[in-house]
Amino acid sequence: MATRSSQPTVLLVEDEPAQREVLAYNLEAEGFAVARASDGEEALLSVKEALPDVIVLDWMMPGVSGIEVCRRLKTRAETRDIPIIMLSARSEEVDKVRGLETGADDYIVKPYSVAEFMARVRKELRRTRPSTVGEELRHEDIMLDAQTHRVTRDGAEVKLGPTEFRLLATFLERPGRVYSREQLLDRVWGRDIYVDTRTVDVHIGRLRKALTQFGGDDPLRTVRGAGYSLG
Amino acid sequence: MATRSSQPTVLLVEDEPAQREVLAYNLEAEGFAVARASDGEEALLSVKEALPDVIVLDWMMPGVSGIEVCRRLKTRAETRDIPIIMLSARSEEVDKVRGLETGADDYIVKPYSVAEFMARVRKELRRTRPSTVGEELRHEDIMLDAQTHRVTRDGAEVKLGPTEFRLLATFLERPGRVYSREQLLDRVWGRDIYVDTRTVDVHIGRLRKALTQFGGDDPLRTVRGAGYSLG
DNA sequence: TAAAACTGTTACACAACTGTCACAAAAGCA
DNA sequence: TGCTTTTGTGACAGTTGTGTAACAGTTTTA
Repeated sequence: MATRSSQPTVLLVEDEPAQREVLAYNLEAEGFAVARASDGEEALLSVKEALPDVIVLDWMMPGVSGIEVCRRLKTRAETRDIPIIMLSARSEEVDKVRGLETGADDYIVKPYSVAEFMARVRKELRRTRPSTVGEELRHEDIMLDAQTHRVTRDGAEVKLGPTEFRLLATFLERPGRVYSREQLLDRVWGRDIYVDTRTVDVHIGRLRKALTQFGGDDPLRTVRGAGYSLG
Repeated sequence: MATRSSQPTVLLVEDEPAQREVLAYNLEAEGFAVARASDGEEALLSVKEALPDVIVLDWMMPGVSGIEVCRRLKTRAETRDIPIIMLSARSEEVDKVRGLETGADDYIVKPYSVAEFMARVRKELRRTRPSTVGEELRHEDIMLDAQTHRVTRDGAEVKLGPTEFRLLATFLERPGRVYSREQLLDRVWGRDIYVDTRTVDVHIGRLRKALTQFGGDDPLRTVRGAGYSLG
C-alpha cells in the first residue's frame, strides 16, 4: 500500500503548469505532500517509484491520456486501491460515465472551486487513511486528534473542556503565529457571539493549567499588547 | 493614510455572503483584519470611517456599483492611494480595460483560486505596507517576524516591548533611511497621540540596549539635528 | 434527578511598560 | 578654548496589560 509517512501524499497529474501549481499550493497549504507529473508517462513512473495515497488526474493530456493511465493503474493489483480523482473540462454525461467506468473513484468537472476540489481529495483520503486527514495536529510533544477528540502531551492524556480543545486546535493550525484576543474569539467562540475579550485570558489560563499539570514548560506565549501564540 | 495597527486592514465589498465569507476567512487566516461591506453605499461609509489598507471590490452589486465606488474613491485625495482590487464575473477584455481605466490597481476575473486571490492582495499590500506582509523583515543579522512577533539578532532571540517592536519594524521597512522624531511619533505612536519628542530618544535607547545585550555593534545611527536611522 | 463539569464575568494583585524629568555626556560652533 | 545645543540615560511614578481565584449561572452526565 501507500507510504506511511505522517503526511498523505497526493500525486497531481496535470499538464497545464498554472492549474497544477494552484492545486498544489492548496494541497500543500493543508499539509499534504504533493508529487507532480505533467503527462501520463511521468505519472506512471512516479507511481512506480512511490505509491501515493491519492491520485488527481487530468483527462486531457499529451501522450498517454488520463483515462489510459487510470485504466492501467486499476488493472494492476498493487495500485488498484489508490483512489483516483479525474479532472475534466468536458461536462458531457458520456465522459463522466466513461471516466467512472475505467475505475476512477471520483470525477470533477472544470470549472470547479478550490474548496470543492479539496473536499473531494479529503473525501477519498478519508476512505483509505482515516487518521491522517486534517484530523491530527501536532506540535512538539503536544498532539491533538480531532477524530477521537483526544489530546496528549508527551504521551500522557490531557483532559480539556470543549472551549480549551478548540482553542488549542486553533493554535496548532499555525504554531508560532500570534492570535489577538479578537481573532481567537472569532475562531474559537464564533463570529457573532459576544463575549468579553478578557474571557480569552481565563481560558488561556485554563489551557495552560491543563497542559502543564504533569510538569513541562508552558507552551503558550503571551505577547503583550498583541495576543497569544503556541510556541 | 490608513490605520497604523499591527495588522493591515482589508475592506471586502461583496454582496454575496458566501463568497464574502470564504474570502474573509482566508484573509483572516493570514492575519489581516477584515472589514465587510455588502454594497457600494456601505463601502463608502466604511472607508470614511476608517481607511483600509486595501479594498477588494466586487464589480456587480446592487445600488452603487463597484465601478462607481472605485471612481469616487480614486477622485478623492485622501483615498486615492488605497489600492483597489476589482472582482468580476465577466472576462471580456472590454471590462478589464474599463475596470483599470477607473483606477483599479488590479483586476481578478471569476472564477479564481483562493491562492491567486491571496497573492494579489499580498502584492498590493506589499506596495503600500511593506512591513506587514511577507511576514519577515531582515537587515544584516537582525530579523523581525511580524506573524510570530519575534525578533532575533544573529539567531538569538531579542525580547522587545510593544513600542520598541514597532519602532524596529519601522526602521526595518527602509534600512538607512533617516526618520525625524516627529515622523517616528507619527508612525510608531500614531497620528493623534501627543507625547514629547524626547520620548523617542528614550525608546531608541531601550531598543539599542535590547539589540546589543549579547554584544554586537549598535545598529542604530543618530543623525544629529535630524533623527535616527537603522544602519 | 442530583451531581459534576463547564461557562463567562468580575475583582484584585502583580508585572510590564510608558512617558517625563534631571543631569551627564557629546557634538558643534565662534 | 569656552559656550551652546543636542543627545544619552538612570530613576521614578503613573498607567496599562495580564494572571488567576472565586462565583453564580448553565449545560452535561450519570
